[in-house]
Amino acid sequence: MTTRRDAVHDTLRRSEGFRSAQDVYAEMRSDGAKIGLTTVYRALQALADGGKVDVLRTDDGESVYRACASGDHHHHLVCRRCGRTVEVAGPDVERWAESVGAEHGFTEVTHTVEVFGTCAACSAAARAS
Amino acid sequence: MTTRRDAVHDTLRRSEGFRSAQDVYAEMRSDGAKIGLTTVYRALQALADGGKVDVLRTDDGESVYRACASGDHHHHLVCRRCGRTVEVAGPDVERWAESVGAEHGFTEVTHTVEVFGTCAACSAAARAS
DNA sequence: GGGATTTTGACAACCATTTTCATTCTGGTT
DNA sequence: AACCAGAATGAAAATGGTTGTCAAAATCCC
Repeated sequence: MTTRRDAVHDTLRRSEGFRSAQDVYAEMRSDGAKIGLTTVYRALQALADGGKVDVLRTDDGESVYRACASGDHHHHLVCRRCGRTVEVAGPDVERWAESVGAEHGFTEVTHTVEVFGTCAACSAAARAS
Repeated sequence: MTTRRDAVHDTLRRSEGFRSAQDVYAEMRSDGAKIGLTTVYRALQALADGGKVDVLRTDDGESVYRACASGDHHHHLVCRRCGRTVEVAGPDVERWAESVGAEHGFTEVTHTVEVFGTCAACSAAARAS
């Protein structure tokens, strides 16, 4: 039954940026939800497999998840300070990856592209300090 | 004392693709080298910090390293079967990332781009089987 | 040589993630 | 309402890559 899974999905939807499984778990617990860590992991994995959420790895190896607006292929522009995320499309990049692969005889070409930066609000805050 | 570090660097240079710390350690040991796992990790980290080797994360969260030919900024086309890696440049991608960031008010924009595929040799082998 | 400093590595600690497995739901059936 | 098979749940234990600890060994400096 998908009650738990939906709860996880909802929690994710309420977040601005990418959240780790442990984050989601902690937040749900502090909201009074009765759920186990294992279930959160399982739900997140199922959602990711079904393409309902996007996954990426932080520099320290943690998996972080995000409920994205579009189910289409897209990439992310992530603020490295506050985690705020903008979904971006890059048709040029798709084409580039495909042609680079073909050029070297590679087939079944896929790619990962993520862009990081400091968002306007955060760089303003940094200047102020 | 860069003896150990150099040994690690050399081992890496002998490899075609990306290797994990544990891989490097195992290979050095089987070559008769007297080195500890801790030291391999430290050497790899130092080399990565110094820009001497490139790092990326596999899907299962392992860090993998590679001694790259150029110290310049570049990306990788990696065979998902045999790990063979081709270094590729993508001026268009650099520009795209930069402009996408600027468009949304982000500063200090960086990006990660990796392309995966099945190389000619591996797809031939797959067809043969 | 002798002491200060750095490097090394065996081992223990960490910590996110998985696995295990017994218990609790769920829905369907009689 | 009782029953049951199969899926879902979660507490606790296992896993495994990576990092910390700390004493021994190598190296440097005077």
